[in-house]
Parts: sequence; structure tokens; C-alpha cells
Amino acid sequence: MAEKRKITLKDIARELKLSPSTVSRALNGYASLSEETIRQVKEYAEKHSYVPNALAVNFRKNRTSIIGLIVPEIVHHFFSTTISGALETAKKHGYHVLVAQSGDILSGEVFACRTMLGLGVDGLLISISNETVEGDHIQDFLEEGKPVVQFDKITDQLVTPKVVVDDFNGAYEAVNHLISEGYRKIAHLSGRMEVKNAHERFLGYKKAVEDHGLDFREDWVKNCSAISEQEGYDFTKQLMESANPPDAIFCITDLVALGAMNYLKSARYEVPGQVGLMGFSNWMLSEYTSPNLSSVDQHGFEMGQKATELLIELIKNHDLGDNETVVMKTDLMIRQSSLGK
Amino acid sequence: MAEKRKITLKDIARELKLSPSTVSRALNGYASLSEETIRQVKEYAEKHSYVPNALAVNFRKNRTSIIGLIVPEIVHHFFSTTISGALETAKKHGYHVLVAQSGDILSGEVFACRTMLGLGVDGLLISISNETVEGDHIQDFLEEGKPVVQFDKITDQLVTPKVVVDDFNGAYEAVNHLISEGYRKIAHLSGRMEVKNAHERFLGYKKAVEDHGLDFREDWVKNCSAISEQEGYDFTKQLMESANPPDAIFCITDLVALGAMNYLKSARYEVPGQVGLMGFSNWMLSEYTSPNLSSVDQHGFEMGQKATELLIELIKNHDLGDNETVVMKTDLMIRQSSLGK
DNA sequence: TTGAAAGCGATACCAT
DNA sequence: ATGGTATCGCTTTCAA
Repeated sequence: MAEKRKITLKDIARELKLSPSTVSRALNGYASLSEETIRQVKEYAEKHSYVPNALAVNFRKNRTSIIGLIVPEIVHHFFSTTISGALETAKKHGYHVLVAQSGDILSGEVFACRTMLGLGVDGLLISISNETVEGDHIQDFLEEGKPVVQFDKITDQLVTPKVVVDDFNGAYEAVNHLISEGYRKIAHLSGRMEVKNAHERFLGYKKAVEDHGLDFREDWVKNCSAISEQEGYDFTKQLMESANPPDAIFCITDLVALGAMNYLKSARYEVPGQVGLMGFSNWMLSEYTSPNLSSVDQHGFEMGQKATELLIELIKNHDLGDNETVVMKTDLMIRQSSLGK
Repeated sequence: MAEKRKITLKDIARELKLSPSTVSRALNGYASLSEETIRQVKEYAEKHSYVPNALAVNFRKNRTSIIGLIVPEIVHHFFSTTISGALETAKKHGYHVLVAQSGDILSGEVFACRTMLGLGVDGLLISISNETVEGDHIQDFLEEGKPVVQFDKITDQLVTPKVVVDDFNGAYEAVNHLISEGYRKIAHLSGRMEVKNAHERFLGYKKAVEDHGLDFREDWVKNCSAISEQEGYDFTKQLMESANPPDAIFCITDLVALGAMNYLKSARYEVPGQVGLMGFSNWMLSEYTSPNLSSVDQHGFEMGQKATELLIELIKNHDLGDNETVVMKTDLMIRQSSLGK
């Protein structure tokens, strides 16, 4: 394994009969040096393709230019979109991104936080797991002076900047749309109410229903604790077979909506028409179902960008930030499944 | 910003009236130390929650425990699955993963390679871009003694271990299946032939067709250079409106197959029956289209795991590996779109 | 079994 | 404008 020994700053100094400090300054452009020296050093460095040892620089400067990014699950269209945005922004500012997934469980998140902190990331972007409540493991970053920005799935227990989607309003608009298309008996397949996003969407749903003087019925709200397609299928079956079947369903997520759609199709309901259907998240697949699934786009890419911008700014300012929350607008993606009754 | 000063190894040594070397040894379990000393040091370290400065350790040991991972596009079900597998395996072995996307263009890949090399990753996992030919930027890793493992999209120009999917056989089986279901006039929406995976799938398709004594017609093979849904739609239209319309289409990718399916549905062809359809990749969405799309599963997760295992082993053995290629089996996912004629 | 000390490579303070 | 040198925190010979 031929490993060519890399040239160091000291080597350059020795060869050029300069001091290491001078070479360092010439390369980094600090202080006052003669044009001639700078030229000479740069030329030599270029010629011998000198590359500073990042490990040494990081060590000395006590920073890594690495951002930690923790999401519940990478294999999830929304989160991968989010990551994509984060990568792009990080790259633009000369940062690298270390990615980890918590698997949506607390232990996974704690482990990821610990190892990232141990490695010395400069800051953390995190979308917390379903199980996270206290967040001491995240607090640890702040105590070491490393900024944290939460996004999408957040907790108010931690004082950090946050970037969230306007779940309430997104849900409100989605349900409004169903109503404007003529649906009147609107059910909601929700998530666990302890999860903030789920709760907000529920509240948006409820408000829209009430604002239009429609029935709000507890038994039209079903809790999908796993947010799975299966639950969408099962609860929809349950709703449609009940004494008071709804004529539209607003689902916490596209996946749940797919389950709902699959049941409705198998039971020969017309979608849209007999039953209107709305998802949330605008997964890629919603464009391709039949009928196409109407949904609410969360702009994951922009969200990742925004969170990363905030974080990098904090890192640069040696600031931990405060409790500010950036709320990203959603976009109603009207396709077929929600069209006129 | 209250930043509590972290305790160092020297601090422990001073407090315990030991030398730094002893403390280091006690903590790392090397050499022969008295039980008592070890206990004492560990206890003190624990009590003051000592965490070794990773930057210093990395610098000293000249390694980072970070693996670089470059894929064309994160927002792509197959690649995110792959990443997920890589993360899992890396975690198991105490490694971190720095993720970057090339955007499927050469310049993006070169940039990612450079920054990762500059940062000092211990090794590289890469699925190359469509534009990559020479691969000097990847060769740079090898020249610095850092192992590289290529996966999925690879080039034979570089002598590194590779993990690929058995595209040829996957395609062969897929087409066989269509034939066994009674289809006889099988077209292929292919990718660019310079891309190895695309070429292999084409060859598998061709072999299956020929092995059964069916017609192989050049005009039934269409090149989707962008591998887009639109191309799937357009070429399918073109095929079906031609003088010799096929009765089945094997698509290079599920996305292309979706385009094909959308055209066929809009033109009122029966799928399956009148036209059989097979995709490749087994995207999540293929389960949810209507009809469900038959596809070929590439086991992305296992692929990410395998590539990462190989890489970590090389890193640990200070080995660059050779040209070995691990071929992962594919799985035929038979759903509705390819069923009997 | 333990200690002393020499670095790893780059930076930055203090001189000159 | 440039040099000398301590230093970051840890590991690892070499000695004792």
C-alpha cells in the first residue's frame, strides 16, 4: 500500500528558510507579509500540492466544520428531502454533515447525540423522535456551547431556534378545501396527540370544521399511533361501516391516506365523489396513485435549508440562539382525490 | 453563553498525582497497571464525567472514525435505503458517516471527494455519478492510503472492491416472468448504455428474449437518457402507436414504468392483460400504484450494509483491497402489473 | 507498574 | 515584515 508521505507546513518552512508562522500567515492571508514572500510560499505549496492537515487544524482551532444531523428515519421522503436541503446549504458555507437516524426511538437518539458530541461536531440539527420528552441529551450540546436547531418534530422543552411547518394552517386549509368541494361529514385519521405536529393538524382540522358550522364528532377522529398504511385501511373500514359514515377523510399523512384509499377502492367507493380524501406531506407517491392523492406540501427542502442557515449563523457567532420559531408555509396540492362531490 | 470548561486527561493526572501516560493507559486498558490505579482513575473519570477530546485523539492517531458516503441523489428511495444500511453498519462498528450527494454530475462528485479528503475521512463509499469516467478524484483517496468501496453505480476504471446488484440476472428473471405469463412481444425502456447497470439490464432482457426464441427488435428498445417518468410516458405512446406494438414492457426503473403505466391507462389499455408491465428497483410507490407495479427488488439496505462492512474491514487492516466484486441477488416482486395475459 | 518527555501539525502570541 | 516558540490534548516510546 503505497502511501505517499504528505508534505507539512514545517517542511515548507524549512525548504524556504522561513519560519512556520510565516508560512502559515502567507497561506492564510493574515497579517502583513511582503508580496514576495507570499508569492514564494504559495508557489511552493502549489507545486508540492500541499494540503493542510485538517485534523491538526481542527484540533488547534477546536472546531470541525461538521454539523450533526439527526432524523427519525432517512428512508422517508420528507426527511430525505430535508437532508438534501441541509446538505446543500452546508456545502455552500463550507460545512460537512454527519447524518444519523434515531429510528424514532429515544435510545437511538441518545446514542447518536453522544457519539456526535464526542466527535466534536460544531452544532446539531435535529428532528426529535416520537419518544423524546426531556431532551437532556440534546441539552448537553448547549452546555458545551454548541448550538442546536430543531426542525419539524420539535419539543418546547428545549430553548433552541426551531423551524416548523405550519401544521395547523396546512390542516385548516386542507379541510377548508374539502368543504369547498362540497364534503360535509369530514373525518380525521390523526396521529398521537402528544406529538406536536399531529396535535396541530388535529386542531386545524377541528377549527375548519367548526368554522363552517359542521359537525365535529369525536368518533370521526381516529388515532393512528403507528401512522401506518394498515391503520389507514382499518380505521377507514371502521368509519365507513359505522352508523355515521363520513363523506371525506383528512389523513395525518399520505401513507395513512393510501391505506384509506386502498380500503375505499376495495369496497367500491368512488374517490373522489362519494368520498373525498386528503393526505399530508406530499410524498412522491401521491402523484402516482390512482386517483392522485391531494396533499399538503411541507417544503422539506427549504426547511432543511432554513434550519441549516440558522445553525451555521449561530456557530459563526458563537451564539446559542433563543427560542425563536420559524414557521414555514405549506402548500395545498390539489389533485384528484379531493375534488368535487 | 455558559460554556463549561471540559476536564482533560492532564487534569485527572494532576489531581490523582499520576502521570498523564498512566491515566491514558488506565482509561484505554493497555499495558500492565495495578488494579487499584485503574479503578481509581476510572472512578475519578466517571465522577467528573471525563470525555476524551475526540479532536485530539483523532489528530494524534491520524484517523477520524468517519466514513465518507457519496451518492448521486439522496431523495431517491433506493439510495436512501442504501444510506440507511450504511449508517446502521457504521454505527455498529463505531464509525460515523459523512453524507454528500453529487447531484449525479461530475463536478459535484469531485467537490464532495475533495472536501471529504481534506477533512480526513478514513475511507469512502461511493456510488458514482452518470458523468464519471476517469475517476482521478477517487483515485486520490487510494493514493493517500484510504480505502474506497464502490457500490451500485460503479466504474471498472478504479481498482476497488465493489458491491453491485445482479442487474443482468434481475432483468433476465423479470423478462422470463413476463414470458411465463404469456407475453411474447416484449419491449424495453432502457437507460443510457454507457451506464453499466443500464447496459446489464439490457443484456439480461435481450438474453431472456432470445433464450425463448422470441423476436428481439431494435425498435422495441428505447433509450431513456434521463430515466424520467415523462420519457416512460412518451416512449410508451410511441411504441403503442407504432406498426408493431409490444404486448409487454420491461422498464429500466419504476419511475419509467409509472410513466408507461400512466400512458397505458390514459389510452385505455388493460394492465395487465393487454399489456404487461415490469419495473426495476422496487420503489416504495410500486406497492401503491393501481395496478400494483411488479418490480425487481435490489435490497438497498443490505447493499449499504455490505459495502460498509467491506470498507471498515479494509480500514482496520490498513488495506486498500483489490478488485473483488460482491454481487447481490435481486428479488422478483410479482404484483399485478405483470400478471397473466 | 509507572513516569518523563517527545511529538502529531498548525496557530498565535510575543518578540524583534 | 518575520521569527521563535508555547500550546492544543492525547498517545507512545524509552527509561526507570
